[in-house]
Amino acid sequence: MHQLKPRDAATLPRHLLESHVVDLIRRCPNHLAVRAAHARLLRLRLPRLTAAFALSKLLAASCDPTAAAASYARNLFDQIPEPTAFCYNSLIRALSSSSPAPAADTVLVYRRMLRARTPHPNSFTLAFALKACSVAPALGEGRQLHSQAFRRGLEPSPYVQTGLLNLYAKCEEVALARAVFDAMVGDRNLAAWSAMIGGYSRVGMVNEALGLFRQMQAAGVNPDEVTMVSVISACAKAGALDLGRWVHAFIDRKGITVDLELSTALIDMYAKCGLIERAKWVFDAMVERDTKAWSAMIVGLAIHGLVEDALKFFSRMLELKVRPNNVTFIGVLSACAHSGLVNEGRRHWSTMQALGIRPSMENYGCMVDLFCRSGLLDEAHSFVTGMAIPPNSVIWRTLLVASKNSNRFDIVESASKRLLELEPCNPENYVLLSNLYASNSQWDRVNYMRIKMKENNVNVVAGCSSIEINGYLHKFVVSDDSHPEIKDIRLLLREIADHVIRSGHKPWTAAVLHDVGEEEKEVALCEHSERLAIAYGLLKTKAPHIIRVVKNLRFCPDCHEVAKIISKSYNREIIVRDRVRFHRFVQGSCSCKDFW
DNA sequence: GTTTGTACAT
Repeated sequence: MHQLKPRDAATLPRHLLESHVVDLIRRCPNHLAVRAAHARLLRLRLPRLTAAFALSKLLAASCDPTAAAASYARNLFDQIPEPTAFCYNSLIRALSSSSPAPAADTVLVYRRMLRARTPHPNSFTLAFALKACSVAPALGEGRQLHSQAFRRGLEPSPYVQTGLLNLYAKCEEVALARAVFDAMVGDRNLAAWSAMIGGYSRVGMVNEALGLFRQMQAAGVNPDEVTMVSVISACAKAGALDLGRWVHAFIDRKGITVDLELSTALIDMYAKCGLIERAKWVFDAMVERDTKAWSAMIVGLAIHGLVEDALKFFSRMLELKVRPNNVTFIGVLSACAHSGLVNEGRRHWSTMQALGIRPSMENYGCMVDLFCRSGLLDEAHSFVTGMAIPPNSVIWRTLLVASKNSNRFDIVESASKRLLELEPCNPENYVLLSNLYASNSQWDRVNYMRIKMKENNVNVVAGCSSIEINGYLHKFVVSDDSHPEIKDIRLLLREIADHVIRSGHKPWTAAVLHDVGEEEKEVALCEHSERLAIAYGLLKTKAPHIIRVVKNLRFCPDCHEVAKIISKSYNREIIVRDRVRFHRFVQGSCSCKDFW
């Protein structure tokens, strides 16, 4: 096809002109190219109808994820005299990937379409608009669209259904997602299976995610690399190493492409399941590594307490000109915090500013943690009060816990006040403050907190630990009676208690909330979820099998001591992933060197 | 012109 001239625009028949336009726009790889094509089309002075056609094609080609692209798309749309459904759909699609508030903006366009009466929204409109609500994510707007889909009879479209499913999965509404998924019997496609598995994985319902993955295979649907990312990340969340290894072998066996995203998920999985060497191995095998891959690696090293490696990887990343972002610095700064490297942390904080990265709440959190763990309470406090954004509850809680541990009651006072202002109903705060009062034997205040909790109907997040035995995740909560083998576990706990006494360890009963007798406090400690899970591991496996436990909260200090004793008296290696990092117990000592 | 994916401070 020869280059189009303004002369052709006046002489060529419309269908030929249109095919020229299509050809020109098809070759646009990015937003700049779209603009260049637009400029060329303007110079051609196309006839009115062809010009409108060109605008709608440009609009469809314009979905670059930048704010500039969004306003460009709006501009194009406003120049189209009688926008077709295709035009509305293209605008919505462009906004969903590039607008700062995709859900709200999309709903506005959708309403505008309804007000215009014609054209009618179709399944494309709903699919694109739902996508915008999923990336936001915006449950309210999404539900409005769900009702629209129903009213307009567009619900049966597989694209609309997958869109709805994905919306609910992204909003962590697994029950709603599952309802859509269940209604899709017959036309569950790969995307639907993947979105549902991803939904379970996101909320940590690992057994459900893996169960659905098995069902998917039974249904004869072949998973792709996108599915596997969700399956692997479910294993990572749960710390389910054996399952993760099995899934990795499955990926190799099926010849599923291990691309950038899947490699990153594998690095994350091996790191979070305690095999940092294997994570490095996956990282080294990658042909291309982006910011997320580097960040996953650095964060992985950080949670293993391997600060030197983490910082080495970070320098290598900079040398290779891969741009770090906020998340990378979460890894770098938390590595410093977990090893007490205050000056190193300060240095990297400046590096971050020098690179023009505006600190996120999490980055501030890392610095506060860094100062707190090193006992620099005054520095932590002035850092918090000098933050460029208002500190959130996590920041105040970090400061509160640290100042409580260093008996800095001046800071305790102000931090707890701010914390309760920000989060009057968070159960975590009640527990924290109750513990604070309990450790000072202020039982009237403890009681007051307990009454407040009842009044506000606050339910405490229970400590929960899990251990994987034969491919199944066994979960324990504090004082859990529900496990079928609880009798044997209790017997073993008693035996452990004897070892603990013989080792000369005195239970740190201050960790127990209630104002009960010392003896009952000891019993309460013995029923902590991590201790139940470790005991169950001792019961069900033999040396040299490593006992691997994952806990949702931080390790109880007393249980940490007891784990050391168990590792020695039973000659077993125990690895516990708590909310913050890994603890590896060998022959009576822990890899965290008791620094936490 | 549709749909599914990864790193995140206590």
